Amino acid sequence: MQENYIQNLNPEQEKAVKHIDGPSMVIAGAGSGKTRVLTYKIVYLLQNNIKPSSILALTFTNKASKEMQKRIEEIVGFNYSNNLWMGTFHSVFSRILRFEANHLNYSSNFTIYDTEDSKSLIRSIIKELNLDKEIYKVNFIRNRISSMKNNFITAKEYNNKKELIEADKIAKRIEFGRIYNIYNNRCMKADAMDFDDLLIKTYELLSRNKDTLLKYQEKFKYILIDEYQDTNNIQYLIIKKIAALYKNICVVGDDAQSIYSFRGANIQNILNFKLDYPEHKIYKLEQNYRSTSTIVEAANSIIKHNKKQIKKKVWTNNIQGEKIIIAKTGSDNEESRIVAKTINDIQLQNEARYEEFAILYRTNAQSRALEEALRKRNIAYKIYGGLSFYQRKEIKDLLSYYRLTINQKDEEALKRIINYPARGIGLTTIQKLTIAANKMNISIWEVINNIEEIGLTINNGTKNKLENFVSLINTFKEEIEIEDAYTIAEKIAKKSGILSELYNDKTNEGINRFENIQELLNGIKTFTDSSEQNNTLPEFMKEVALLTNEDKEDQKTNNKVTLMTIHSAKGLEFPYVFIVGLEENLFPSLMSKESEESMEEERRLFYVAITRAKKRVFITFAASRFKWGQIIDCSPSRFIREIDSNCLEKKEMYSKETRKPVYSVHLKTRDRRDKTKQSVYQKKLRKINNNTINSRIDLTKITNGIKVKHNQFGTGTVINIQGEGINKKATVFFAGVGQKNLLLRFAKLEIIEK
DNA sequence: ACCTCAAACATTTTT
DNA sequence: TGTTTGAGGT
Repeated sequence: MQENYIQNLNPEQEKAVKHIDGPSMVIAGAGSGKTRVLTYKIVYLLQNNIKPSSILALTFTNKASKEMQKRIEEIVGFNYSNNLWMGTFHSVFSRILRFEANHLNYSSNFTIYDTEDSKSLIRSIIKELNLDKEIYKVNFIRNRISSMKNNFITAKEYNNKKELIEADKIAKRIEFGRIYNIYNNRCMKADAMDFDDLLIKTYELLSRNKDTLLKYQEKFKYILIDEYQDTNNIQYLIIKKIAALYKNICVVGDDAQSIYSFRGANIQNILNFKLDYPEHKIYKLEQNYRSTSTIVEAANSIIKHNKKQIKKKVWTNNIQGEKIIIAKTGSDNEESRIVAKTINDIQLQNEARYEEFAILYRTNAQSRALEEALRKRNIAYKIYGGLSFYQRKEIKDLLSYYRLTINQKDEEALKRIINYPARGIGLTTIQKLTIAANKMNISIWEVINNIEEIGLTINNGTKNKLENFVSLINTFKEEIEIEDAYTIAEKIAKKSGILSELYNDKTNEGINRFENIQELLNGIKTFTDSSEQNNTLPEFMKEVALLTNEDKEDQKTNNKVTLMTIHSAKGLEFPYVFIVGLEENLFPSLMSKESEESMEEERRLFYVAITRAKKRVFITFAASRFKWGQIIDCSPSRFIREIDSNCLEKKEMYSKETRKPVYSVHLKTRDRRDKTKQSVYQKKLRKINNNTINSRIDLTKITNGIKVKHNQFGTGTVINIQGEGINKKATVFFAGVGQKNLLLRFAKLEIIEK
């Protein structure tokens, strides 16, 4: 074990590291060595003879936890680092839930439904109930269920909350409560949990079983939490419970980098921390070691525009560096070409490697033009986010075979593969099976196994096909606990017919899919070889649902330009950073204009983007941009004006090429669409561009206590008014949504009663 | 039961 | 623009 690592710390960092007894909070500005403090703190604990297994360290992404584990391992060795309880909230809690499954009416091999599975289940429920899918939109229903769960409103409680039912009534979604209830029952029946369940069920487990709670309170004597500003309400409550005994809890975060409120993250948790642990100590890390002083100053000048923030002054001793370049370009394609050219130039002049560059954008859809421009210049790049490897169709298909073999109740897996590859079991048959399963409250698998007893009318041919399918899965089942993961995984890939189905598809996509399957099998092989005792397929599958693209490191060549959303860039750093698409309605996003709060979150997002850079920042915006096959005129983002002009150098960059006219094959349909119904987006856009005053209602009529209706949040009560004239703002409490600050000139509020 | 094509849909961010 | 879904034909 190395002893001298503490020398690498400044006095404040050292104090934070050595504070191990009692609660502490580290407010860490961007680039101030936050990860270093966390890492060394864990090392320090281990050196003070704390057992690794009694340290719980929670991170925001798997990647962050892996990185930290690696750094700790380098200092203390694998035997110590391996026994730490380190990971994301979801992965650590799923471990606990599997261990304690018997307390919850779940088996320890329960399935984790990802977002796709949840949506597919909701889609079936809506269909079974014969509801109008225009009113009951799958995405909306899933989001609403998720937000209910994150606010601790069970399906039962929903039925007691008049405001919620009222809100759904107004939106003509009277059956929401029923869908919510059925959804929960179906998950339970399938021995499956969705992402939110992993948190909720953990909380339930700890609330209902005193012994279990005590066990984990005793176990986790030391708790550390990274990115605390992005924890949500349930996560906060679970941690509060576990930490209640020893109160050795250390949270690390930066309120200026809170960018996940759409997922329920709550900055309030930072304030609550002070109230919950009055004996706490706060350490502020304000020296930035990452960026040039120009970048630090620019970042400070932006975040200054936010009203809500904890006071701190980030500063640096680093050199001034070069100014931030802001480039105005003609179109999105031109923007991409200029970014690619600039990367090329810098790479040649400064002998920089491609891996030193990152291109950051607000939405995933922006990557397409950039990819094209990079490809044209033969610049190697890797792209994060978008469709995850594990979400690809062929991967999910094969994984569904594994899932069903492990858990026959897994309805979504069964539906996915019962007729893939095609074996002549059609929709009609599946419908009959589903109806019977719902009626008798058993799984589809059980129905198939008891067709005779149930008395279903299915012809003998189909019956035969069903029997073959069942015995196929049963043969896999016999071996899955005995064989190692790779052996059985490969066997299933072959015998299910997936491998040959894809092998025979000689189209480009087919070849690609075949290769992806090979890659998955290779991954399983690595898993099998690296873990000698617990190397069964069920063990492998426990991790898979929580993995994302970022966890699948591409080992081939690492010298590539990185493309990602700003959200996924959190916690990373690059010498050269390009931030593209700085246009009103894109960044800040159109959706964020309804309230001051979401506008401030967009601004924090911009702050995060700039502070990723070590040496240089390039910002670009375009005068026009392709969106849904149409060209949209854009104006520069307000954030550009907010940067201190001393840090900036402005450029206009037009290449000679103008946009080629686009001739559409589907001219007819587009014509009609343009004339008849304008897209919602267009309408919104026009509204914001044209009017500065909300014309629908008289703003003076909105006062304290008045009831209003909002088309997204439902009904709510005005609890506070600020400002005057066109800057008048209202704080409104919406049932089931919470408090929102709305700028009245934008928010389309209707007055319901006085 | 399966295949094909045109219409409809979608764009905020993700464990 | 690119992807998904559903109707209608075989």
